[in-house]
Amino acid sequence: MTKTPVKHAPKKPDYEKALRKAGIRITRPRKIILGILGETEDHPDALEIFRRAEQVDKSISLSTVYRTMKLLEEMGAIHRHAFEGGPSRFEQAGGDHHDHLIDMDTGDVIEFRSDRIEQLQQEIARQLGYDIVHHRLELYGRRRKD
Amino acid sequence: MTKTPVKHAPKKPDYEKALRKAGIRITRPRKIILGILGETEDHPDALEIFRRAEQVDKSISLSTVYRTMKLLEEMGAIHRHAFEGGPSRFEQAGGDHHDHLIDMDTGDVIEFRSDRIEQLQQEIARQLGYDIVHHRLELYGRRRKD
DNA sequence: AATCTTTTGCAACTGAGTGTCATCTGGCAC
DNA sequence: GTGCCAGATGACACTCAGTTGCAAAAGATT
Ligand SMILES: [Zn+2]
Ligand SMILES: [Zn+2]
Ligand SMILES: [Zn+2]
Ligand SMILES: [Zn+2]
Repeated sequence: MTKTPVKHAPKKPDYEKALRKAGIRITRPRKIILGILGETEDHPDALEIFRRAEQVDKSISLSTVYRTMKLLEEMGAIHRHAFEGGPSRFEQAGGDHHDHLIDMDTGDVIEFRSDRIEQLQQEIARQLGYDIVHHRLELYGRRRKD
Repeated sequence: MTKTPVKHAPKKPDYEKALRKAGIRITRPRKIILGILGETEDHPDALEIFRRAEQVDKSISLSTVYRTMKLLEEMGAIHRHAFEGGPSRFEQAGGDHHDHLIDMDTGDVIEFRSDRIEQLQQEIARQLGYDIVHHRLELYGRRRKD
């Protein structure tokens, strides 16, 4: 059984090259946003990414952030999460698959992975006659005070 | 291991009584909405509930549907789901817990339940120092064409 | 540098849901 | 049954996340 907080590997997939290959231009805003996503360890939403991007270039617009997030998602370069009805939150793809436990008091997001659960999901889908394209497992909880 | 499509038991929890006991008035719109939720087998969103309610009473307003859904959710009488960033979809509580597989082509929602997965979730949370308050497991897939 | 797209910033728009408020009504008292 | 009134309703203004239309700007290619 595997079940550990997931450490983000120091992955650095070359998304600029991937974009270029897909015939998509490497513009200044895109470079900045990719930089932010590559560095962060958390799961920021579009507004937070926008705020961080502003530090680098005051002229970036929020719509460009939204557009870029959609583009990167379609390319498979990032994952979009919609925790508990809040705004979408993003993280770079390319690391190992993991699911999330959300601390209901602090909002912290803890990553974990259970190969056993992943496997059971496959079995369930197969028995129901489906192939899983993707899935979402979120645990919402509070620190156990003993 | 339990893992079967969940059949909705012919449950009929008496929510009107529960509402009354909580000092909440049984109004015409609420009766209608409870009736819709008690009869449906699917996971309609607020707009769909509104449309079905209109068939019964043309004067019902969409805001009342939203308000009622929030009220019922707070009472624990219904569950709210937010599949894939879409609008909230609802179902009556009171049946057995289950999770959902969403057919990406048709939008159909198939219910299933795996006690093994439920148990593994508990273990994971415990090891991370958390108590699970609730969780969400959604499989997104396509019918396997063999 | 000139050209041809693609992308950008801005602002106007959409969709889901909430807040405000004058009016209405369910539940109880008589 | 009638009267009362806090709680609920419908209408509509508003918020919030995200999208879209468009003229201007900036990549890529020559
Ligand atoms: Zn997973
Ligand atoms: Zn993550
Ligand atoms: Zn479950
Ligand atoms: Zn269900």
